[in-house]
Amino acid sequence: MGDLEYMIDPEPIEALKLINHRKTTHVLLIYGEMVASYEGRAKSQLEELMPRLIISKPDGTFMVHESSKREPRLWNPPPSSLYASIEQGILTIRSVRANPREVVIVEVPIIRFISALRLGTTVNYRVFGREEDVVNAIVNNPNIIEEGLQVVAKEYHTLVGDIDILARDSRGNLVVIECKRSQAGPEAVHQLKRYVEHLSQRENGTVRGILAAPSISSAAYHYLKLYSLEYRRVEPKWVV
Amino acid sequence: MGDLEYMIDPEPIEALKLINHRKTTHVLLIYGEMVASYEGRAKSQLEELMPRLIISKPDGTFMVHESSKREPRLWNPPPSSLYASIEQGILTIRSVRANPREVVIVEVPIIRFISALRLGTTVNYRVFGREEDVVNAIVNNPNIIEEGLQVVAKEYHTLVGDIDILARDSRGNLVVIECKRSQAGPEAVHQLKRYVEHLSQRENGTVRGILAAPSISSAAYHYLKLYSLEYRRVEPKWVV
DNA sequence: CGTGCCAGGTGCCCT
DNA sequence: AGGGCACTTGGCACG
Repeated sequence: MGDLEYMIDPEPIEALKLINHRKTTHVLLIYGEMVASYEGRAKSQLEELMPRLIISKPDGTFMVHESSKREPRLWNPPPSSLYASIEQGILTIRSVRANPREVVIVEVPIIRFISALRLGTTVNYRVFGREEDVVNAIVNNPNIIEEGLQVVAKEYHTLVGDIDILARDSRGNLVVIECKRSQAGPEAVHQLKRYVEHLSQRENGTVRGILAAPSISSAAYHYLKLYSLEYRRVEPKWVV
Repeated sequence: MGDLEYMIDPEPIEALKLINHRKTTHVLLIYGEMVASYEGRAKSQLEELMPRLIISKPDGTFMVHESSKREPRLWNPPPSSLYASIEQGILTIRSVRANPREVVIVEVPIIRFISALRLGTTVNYRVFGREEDVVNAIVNNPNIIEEGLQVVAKEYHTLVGDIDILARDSRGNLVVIECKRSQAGPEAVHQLKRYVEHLSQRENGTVRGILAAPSISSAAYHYLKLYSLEYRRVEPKWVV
């Protein structure tokens, strides 16, 4: 099983061979001292030579990690292409993304370790507790929000955006429900306000707006009251 | 220099020792067949045993990577704490985040490879071409936007949000400029509209709104025209 | 520490 | 392909 190849302190030419042989099938790990640069949507440079970790995936994912943070310091998202070469005796790796054009170049004068691994991919992966789950729970049981609520539509498309849930209350008023899986901020309230204003133009009678979220920030609550909108606490966990 | 330790097909107990010895100082790589679960803000599970790659950083970053995508399949952001143990002979790793409480548990019945690395951290890291750079470029040379424009304020704070740049045109009209470093979407237009409406309440005379971005989506442009706002193309590259 | 908001956001699904 | 939008968004600067 060629699912784990590695070299310690390899010669650049040996590392190069491994990279070119495995880059489209394996995940490559390269540990060594390196400098790097990025240019594309923005631009930055890692001029200081220091130990870093390169991770390259067969789908074109390319990352340069440092000792902290979840985010790579430099990267190219998939799909990107990997080109390795030896220039003046130094292993040089180029990751090129086509659209938008973005290039990451890494020079690795000191290669401490290189490895090629085979990783799997989980199929049918599912995260529970997303916004969609909250929406579905409310559609299945509108009483979570309010007694006597009748759902009219889900993902109702309007000119100013998509309304999560459109409903009518027991008195026949149109109700716009905007769902958030985590704390609602000002943007959520403004979103809701847009929907309500839009529907009010062609609806005779009150259009209510309800923000359904596990919590709401103080500023968001301020706007909410200002615009005469409503808030209902909905825990995504209740849904799962 | 203890900057690279590794073991191939280690016994669980040996892997455990390395983890506990190095988890607060080194980046740990663990390659093997594993199952995993996550519960916290949301919830998910990797029930199928397959080869994956664990990356743990000394700041508490914890990631489980699969063969594709830039994003880890499961993770805990820093700061989180790592606890390793052997349960029924199986290496078991727990990453616990305190606030919000989130737990990732990984069981690794087959450990193919484990390594402890020392990585560096770039100081004074700087990305060029951020929104702030665009704002500064306009402040330094308002003619980019329009002849005769006079900047009144940068980051002008209002009740409905922060205005990137407040200015007056050659005819004395107040001008709100909203900057984006990449393509502007509908939200940017609605943001701008809010600012203009807000300022119009206490300003006698026209308040203009200008969206400054490298491009604008079709829907956003539609709203822009609808609200009588303006668009100026500004390339972040011109700035760098 | 909460809150707000940008990001080289990334990823997903829709047209 | 391009747009619109959620995300366990992450990360940072600011009150």
